[in-house]
Amino acid sequence: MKILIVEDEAALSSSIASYLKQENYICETAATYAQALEKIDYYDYDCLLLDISLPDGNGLQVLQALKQDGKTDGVIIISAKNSLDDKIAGLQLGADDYLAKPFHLSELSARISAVIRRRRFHGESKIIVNEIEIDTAAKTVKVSGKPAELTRKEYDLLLFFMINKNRVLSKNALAEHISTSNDEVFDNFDFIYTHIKNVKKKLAALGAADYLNSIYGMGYKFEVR
Amino acid sequence: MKILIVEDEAALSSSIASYLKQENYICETAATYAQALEKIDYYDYDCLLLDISLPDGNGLQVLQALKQDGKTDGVIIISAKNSLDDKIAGLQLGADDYLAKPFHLSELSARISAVIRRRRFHGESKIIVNEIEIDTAAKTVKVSGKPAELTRKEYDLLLFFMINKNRVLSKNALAEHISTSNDEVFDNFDFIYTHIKNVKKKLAALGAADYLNSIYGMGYKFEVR
DNA sequence: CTTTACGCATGAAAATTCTGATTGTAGAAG
DNA sequence: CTTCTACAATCAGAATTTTCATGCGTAAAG
Repeated sequence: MKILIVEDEAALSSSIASYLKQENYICETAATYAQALEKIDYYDYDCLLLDISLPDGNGLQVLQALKQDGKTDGVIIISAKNSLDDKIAGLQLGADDYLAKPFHLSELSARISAVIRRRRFHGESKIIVNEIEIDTAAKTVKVSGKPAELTRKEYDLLLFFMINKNRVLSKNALAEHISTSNDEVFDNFDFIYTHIKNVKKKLAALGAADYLNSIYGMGYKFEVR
Repeated sequence: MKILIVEDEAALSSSIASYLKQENYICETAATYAQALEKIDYYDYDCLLLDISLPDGNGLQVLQALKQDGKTDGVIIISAKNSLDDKIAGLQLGADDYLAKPFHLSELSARISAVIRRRRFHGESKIIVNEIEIDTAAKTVKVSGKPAELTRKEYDLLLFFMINKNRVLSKNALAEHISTSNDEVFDNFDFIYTHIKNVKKKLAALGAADYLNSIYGMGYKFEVR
């Protein structure tokens, strides 16, 4: 799961990022609204942490802009001032949640997890496709009831595939979704082949073959018949 | 379990702390309301002991502020004056309990235990998983009836695991739940390995092996099959 | 039909990251 | 003052992730 942190205080931003990274989230940061909007355009984040008062504008306006594009889903507002007005305004503009500074990182983490569960799993903590079952709370994968031992990247990959079943995902999109690097490096995404191979192998070993298929020149698809 | 003691009299504060520490609680203290609010913002304590009259303000106002954030759960008011008005006001503002000075520390301890039981264990005082049994009232751990001698941190760790059985808990979450200093939260969580190792060792010595497993790159899980 | 270019599959090895035992330190207990 | 205990930092080994080299499959052009 990928999170964009919009926050100008570098110290706070990086401590949030390092905490969330340990929680297995992939984080990117933006110090200005301009930067944030650019990144949002380029990528659909699973959750957006939005500081409401940055040097280059007002976060509520950003939220307003996002609302017009129907992109307010997954937004958690972070505000220095615990003002009820801001809270109401933010939630009216479609934000999912509101957190006043200072907050505890575990609190933030819990809110993020709730937002993502609501948004990506329709409130469920399990995602099931035929004989394959992912329990996002336990972070386990089962095939026909038998546990599959996936590594973190493999787990993330399979989860992403199952959320986007029957859709072609490009190699780049997959690699980006999995990659921990904050930088936009278009270096070498070949490692994705290895991970896909490993996921396929582990699924096949438990009798769930033929789910992951390559579409030549396009990418991959998790196919459910 | 983590308790915040808000009390300006250093002698009382420290004697409460040392008593509760013996009861296996992790204690932090605040001598002013300003300090208290700051700490509360950063951490969700299991119980909050709130002296109602400190030099820098009135505890009821603090309670009022907490109520707006929905954080009055787990509050026990401590008051010098055994005034019925204060008591009613406090309980109306969402405090869980009220204790007039002077009080016996054992009385306080009993109230704390009741508040936590209500709040964290849905009124139960024992947590039992197969042959492992934690009695949160006696603060003892038994494996197949035989007592296990755990240190404070080990006890807290195991309890946290058992409350969250079959869920992967990140090193962050574990360390935060156990550590006393909020300041070094982002530093180094490696010490958690030591505690986990010790818990595993002590459980294994009594025949309860294979409960605590590390999930590489994700965290730890207390697994019940 | 053959050639060619490019995407994909695979295995192995290098690089990186994570884990848990060892060791060190401070503070409490005796 | 010594011993013991809880806690914190370090470090080597283990597991994972990434890179790389190689060969195969596919699709389009000659």
